[in-house]
Amino acid sequence: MSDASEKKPSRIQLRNRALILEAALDVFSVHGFRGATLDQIADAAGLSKPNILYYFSGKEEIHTTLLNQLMETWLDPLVEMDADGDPLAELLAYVQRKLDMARDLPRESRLFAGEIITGAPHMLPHLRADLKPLFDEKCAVIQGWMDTGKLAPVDPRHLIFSIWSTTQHYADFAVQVGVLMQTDDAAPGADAYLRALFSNLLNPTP
Amino acid sequence: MSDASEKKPSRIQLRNRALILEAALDVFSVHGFRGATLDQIADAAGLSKPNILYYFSGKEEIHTTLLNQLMETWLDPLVEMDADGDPLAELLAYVQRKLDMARDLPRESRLFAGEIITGAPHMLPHLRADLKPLFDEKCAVIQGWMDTGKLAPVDPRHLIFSIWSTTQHYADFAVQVGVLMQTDDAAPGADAYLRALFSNLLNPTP
DNA sequence: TCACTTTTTGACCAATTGGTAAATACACGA
DNA sequence: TCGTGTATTTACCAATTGGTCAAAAAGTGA
Repeated sequence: MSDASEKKPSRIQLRNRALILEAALDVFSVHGFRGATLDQIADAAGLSKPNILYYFSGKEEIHTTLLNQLMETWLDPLVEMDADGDPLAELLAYVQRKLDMARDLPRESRLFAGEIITGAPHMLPHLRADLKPLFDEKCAVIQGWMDTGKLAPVDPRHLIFSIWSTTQHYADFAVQVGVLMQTDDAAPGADAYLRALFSNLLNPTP
Repeated sequence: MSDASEKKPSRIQLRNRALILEAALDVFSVHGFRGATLDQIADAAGLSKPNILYYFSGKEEIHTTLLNQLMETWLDPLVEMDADGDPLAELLAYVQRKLDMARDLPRESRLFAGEIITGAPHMLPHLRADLKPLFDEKCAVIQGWMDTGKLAPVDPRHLIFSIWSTTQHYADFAVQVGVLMQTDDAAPGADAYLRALFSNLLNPTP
């Protein structure tokens, strides 16, 4: 009663909320918000549907919780790009981090992709409030690098788009990549290829 | 009675089937198969739901019809890549065709992306039967170009992946691109950027 | 104009969906 | 061990969904 909001979540609460979010990530990342059902999530979590609604007020709250958690993780690799580091090394390291993320968190990547494809109904505010300022800031950093001749001059915005698209492709289109590569793990080749792609582009003295 | 199958579609049939497919493309490309409803499609087409089921046997048939039509269009730019042309020019022209397609057919791009993200339940056979052989053939062509020293040597498979991802990004993530570029049309910059990206990579004598 | 076919509609299902309410089972500190 | 708040289940809605069917309403050719 000392606090109007919830006091402290019990062990069971913690475990079950995590269970639900984990299951929901599985389901939402494949079927999208509208295509996913509470029954699917309940099954995947090993809980009953009403029990899920005991922990979350509804389907929407589960989805937005997931999206909010994701936003931090998603922006992090770009945040870490250091304006004071070596330009080419910083950018290549950023590519590597994004590629690692596509490998380690493919469901998150697909959840994000699905949300954007459907017009980002739950994420537009986030994009404007969080992503846009960060994007502008890092574009300015890259532009600065180019202005001092440390990188070949290209449009920083399209550069970032191409980093996002090439890396996330391995998560979002994993099925297609799997069919075409026959081997399950496209990882090693992608690494080397993307490093070549972006260092050839950005090297100031070709 | 001369033919057991349908004879010739009437003017009305032709018009309404086109109307339905057009509406369905709008709806499916945004909400995916499971997220889309027949009512939405009916509304968008300006027809009643039972009337739609008069022209198509069900939701699934509309979707697969759309996907089948798409497959041709989708593969076409790659088909046109000519083994006897100038390697670099052929590849850059391919990039340009894909970029034009992302601009002219964004709904088709999103429909395809959505289908792949959800695990390609309706397209896996197509991918294996149509895309895979074409992909292998063109990879061999590119590898041949590289072997004769006319292109810098990189993995042709990842090269194609990166062409697909960078170009389709402008269709699939249009909302995000719009937020970040503030201008509606990212076209001109993307053109020049991608040309630089791929010619720097592929030029045999940097 | 009139018979005949094609197209469209309105009324209706059965299944699925997100969500609720009340009763029940459980955990756990006193 | 007992009582109390926490978890969970059972039994339900009401709305939406994909789809059916028979009747009505256009078209269409003679």
